Amino acid sequence: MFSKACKYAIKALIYIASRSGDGSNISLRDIAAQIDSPEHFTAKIMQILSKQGIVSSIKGPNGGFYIERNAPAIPLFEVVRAIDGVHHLTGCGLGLKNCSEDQPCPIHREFSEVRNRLLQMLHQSTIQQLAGELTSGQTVLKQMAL
Amino acid sequence: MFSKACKYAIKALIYIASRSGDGSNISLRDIAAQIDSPEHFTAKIMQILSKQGIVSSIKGPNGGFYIERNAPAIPLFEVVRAIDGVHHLTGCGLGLKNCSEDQPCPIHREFSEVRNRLLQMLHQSTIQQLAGELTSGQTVLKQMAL
DNA sequence: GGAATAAAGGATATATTTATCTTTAATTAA
DNA sequence: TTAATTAAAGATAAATATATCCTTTATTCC
Ligand code: FES
Ligand code: FES
Repeated sequence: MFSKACKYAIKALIYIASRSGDGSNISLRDIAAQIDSPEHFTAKIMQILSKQGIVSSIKGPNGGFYIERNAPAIPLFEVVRAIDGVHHLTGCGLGLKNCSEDQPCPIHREFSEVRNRLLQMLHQSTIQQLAGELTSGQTVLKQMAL
Repeated sequence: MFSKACKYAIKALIYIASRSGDGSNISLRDIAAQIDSPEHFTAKIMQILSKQGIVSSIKGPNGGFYIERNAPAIPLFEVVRAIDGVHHLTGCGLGLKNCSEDQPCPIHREFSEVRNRLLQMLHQSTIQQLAGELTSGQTVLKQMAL
């Protein structure tokens, strides 16, 4: 559904949002440890998110990543778009050049219904809201051994 | 959503179902031409589908692939499972080892709702039904230039 | 200014997916 | 029986995604 890079991006942002806002910066090492991701690969992803203005960063000691507490809400859609692009969210499920009602592929009707649900969900859910649920302990970013 | 291999598989099967049943066999070359896919790569996919018993094949002149007209309906789910496996249809959207209500990831609630829709759609839609809509001209397997 | 810290950037390596090419086996028809 | 046809199988190549390593730049603290 989402690439690994995109999964890391979503988890990283939720973690950052849950921890920042009080002026503290979250280091890459901390992020990678908390979301259980390869540190250097995560760095690449953070660079993309940073360039796109989705997250802010500061270099040097006590530096790291942060999201302003009063920053506008970040819909999941923005994150997926930044990392995976929109084609797989809007394109034809069977790979036709254009998804259209005009020349629909065999699964167009059924698929587009599901896809619209997904898009709706990605637009409605925000990093900040999900971060809140993480903070309150309702959700987790990694699982302890069974 | 689906791998290219899986998209080719679905299109190939729908095409075969729409053309076979009268005892005729559909050649690989014909399939690749009709669904606009690389022939040799498509061959690999057909081999998997054949081994899994999802499609039948005959070698030699006039040989090719076919689906019995009175064969049991093939849900899309079977095809996706054969090619892409089930993990991406049942696993956690953020990549946690287990998707569970017990230790849910931040998007579990929202994601699992969408995922269930997708699963429902994959179980309900069958190759044969979609082949019928293709035959009646309601849908297409490739698009003509704009 | 110098040492330490942490992100940014570039280069490389590994794994996986997608695609192509060649050979083999089965079947048909002449 | 021979030639032609077609799927099966194996080997290789190309493209992409994932992961790691090394260097550079900005910042802080002493
Ligand atoms: S044309 Fe394939 S999903 Fe719309
Ligand atoms: S735990 Fe992540 S989708 Fe269920």
